[in-house]
Amino acid sequence: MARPVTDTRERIIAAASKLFYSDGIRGVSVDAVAARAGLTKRTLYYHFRSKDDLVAAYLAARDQPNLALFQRWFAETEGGLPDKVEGIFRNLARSARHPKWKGCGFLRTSAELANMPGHPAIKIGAAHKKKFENWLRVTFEAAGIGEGSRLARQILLLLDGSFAVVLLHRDPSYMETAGEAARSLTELALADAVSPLETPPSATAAPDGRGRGPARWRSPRGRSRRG
Amino acid sequence: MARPVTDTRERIIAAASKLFYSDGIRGVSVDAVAARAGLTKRTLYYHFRSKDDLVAAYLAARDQPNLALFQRWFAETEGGLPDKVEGIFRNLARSARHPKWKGCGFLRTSAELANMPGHPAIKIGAAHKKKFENWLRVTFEAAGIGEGSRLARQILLLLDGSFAVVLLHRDPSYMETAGEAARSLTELALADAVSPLETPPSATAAPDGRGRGPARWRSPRGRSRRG
DNA sequence: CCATGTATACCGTCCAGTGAATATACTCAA
DNA sequence: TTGAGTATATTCACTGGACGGTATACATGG
Repeated sequence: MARPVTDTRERIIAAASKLFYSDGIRGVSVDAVAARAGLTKRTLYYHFRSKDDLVAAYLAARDQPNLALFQRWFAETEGGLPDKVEGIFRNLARSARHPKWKGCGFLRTSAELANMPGHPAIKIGAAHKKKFENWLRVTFEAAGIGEGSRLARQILLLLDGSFAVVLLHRDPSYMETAGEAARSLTELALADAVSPLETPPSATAAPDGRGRGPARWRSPRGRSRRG
Repeated sequence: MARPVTDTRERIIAAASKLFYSDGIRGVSVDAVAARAGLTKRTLYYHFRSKDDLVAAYLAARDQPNLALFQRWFAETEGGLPDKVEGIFRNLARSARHPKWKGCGFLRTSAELANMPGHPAIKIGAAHKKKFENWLRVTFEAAGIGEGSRLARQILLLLDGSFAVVLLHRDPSYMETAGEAARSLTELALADAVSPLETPPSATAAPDGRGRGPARWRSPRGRSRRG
C-alpha cells in the first residue's frame, strides 16, 4: 500500500476531530479513533507518538479554519463595526442550533485537561484564542478605537462565555444576548474614540499579563489519563 | 462502628469535591475518592448508587455555598450597583490567583460530560447557573432596572466567560477586564432606567459620567465512561 | 437477631502503548 | 531488466494495569 503519509495522517486527524469534539478527550479511546479512521491502533501509533500528541494535532488542525470562519462572519455582515461584531454572535447562535454542536473544542479540552497545565493541547488552545483576540484588537484599532485591546478582550469574554453558557443550558438565545452586549460595548468604545478627552488614564496597565504557573506536565512518554 | 450516615456520606462528598474539582470527573476513579475519604470503594457504593450519582452529589453540595459566596462578595462591596457588580469580578480574580484554582466546577463538568445531555450533574449545574442569573435579575430589578433580565444574562455571560478564559490562559487579569465590562453594561442599564423614554445618546446621567453611545442518557445502572 | 454499615476479594471490561512480523514502494548495482 | 536491499507503512496479537461495579462476609448497635 504505502498511501502517502499525509493521507493517512489526515484521515486519523479527521476521525479524531469528530470523536474528540463529540465525546471529549478522555471519553474517546485511541482504538475508537483508529477504527473510525479505518485502520489499526498500531498504525495510528506509527503516525502519532501518543494520545496526547493526537489531541494536540486535533486542536492544531482546527486552529486556522475556526479563525477563518469567525473572520468570514465578521466580513460578511453588512453595516458598521457594531453590526459586524454582533454578526459574529448571530452566526454563532445559528451554528449552535445544530444538534451536533457541543461548544468550543478548545475550551472544552482545556476544561477537561485543567489539571495538566503544560499539556500541548492546552498551549495550542491558548494560542488559538490569543490569535483571535489579536485579530479583534487589530481590527478595532484600525477602526480608530484607541482601547482596541480592552474591547477585544471584552468581546472574547462574551464569546467564550456564550460557548460555556449555551453548552450548559442548550439555549442558543444566550448568544443573541451576548451579541447585544458586544454591540453595546463596541458602541461605547467607538463613542470614547470619537471624544477621546474625558477618558481617565486607567486603561490597559499591563498589556499582556502573562500568567505565572509552573506548567508541570510529564512529556510524551507515559500515561496520560492520570497525573 | 456505624457512624451516623451523614458523617460518612459527607466525608465522601468532601473527598469527591476536592478530587473531581482538581482532576475532572473522568480523571478521578471511585477508588481514589474512597481512599481519600479513608474508606473502601464498597462502602462508597453503599452510600451512592453509582459514580454518576456521586458526581451529582458533588455539584449539589457546591450549589448553595457558591451562590452565597457571590452574594457575599456583592453585598460586601461598597458603592453603587456598578461597583458592587464589579466587586464580584474583583473577588473572583483574587480567588483565581490561588494555585489550586481550576475554574468553575459546574462549567468544567458540563464541558466534560457534554455528550450526556441528560446527566443529573449537568441538570444540577444548569439549575445552579439559573439560580445565580435569577438572583442577579431580582437584584437589578430592585434597583429599578427595567431590563434586569437582560443585564443579568450579560453579567452571567461575562462571568462564565472569564472562568473559561482565565482557566485557559491562567491569567486572572481577564477577570478585571470582565469586571470593567460588567460595570459598563450596568451603568448603561442604569442610564436607560433613569431616562426610560427618549433620551438617545448624550446624557451623561450615569454616576460615573461615562458617556453613552448607540439528549439522551441512560440512567443510573450501567457504565458511565462511554455512552 | 436484625438493620446498618464497613471490609476483602473479585469480575469483566476497557485502555494506552508495544513487539514482532508483513506488505508495499523505491533505489541501485549487476 | 532484474533482483536484492532498504525505508515506509500497516497489521495481529499482546501486556500490564486501571476502572466501575458486585458477591460475600464481618462487625456493631438497637
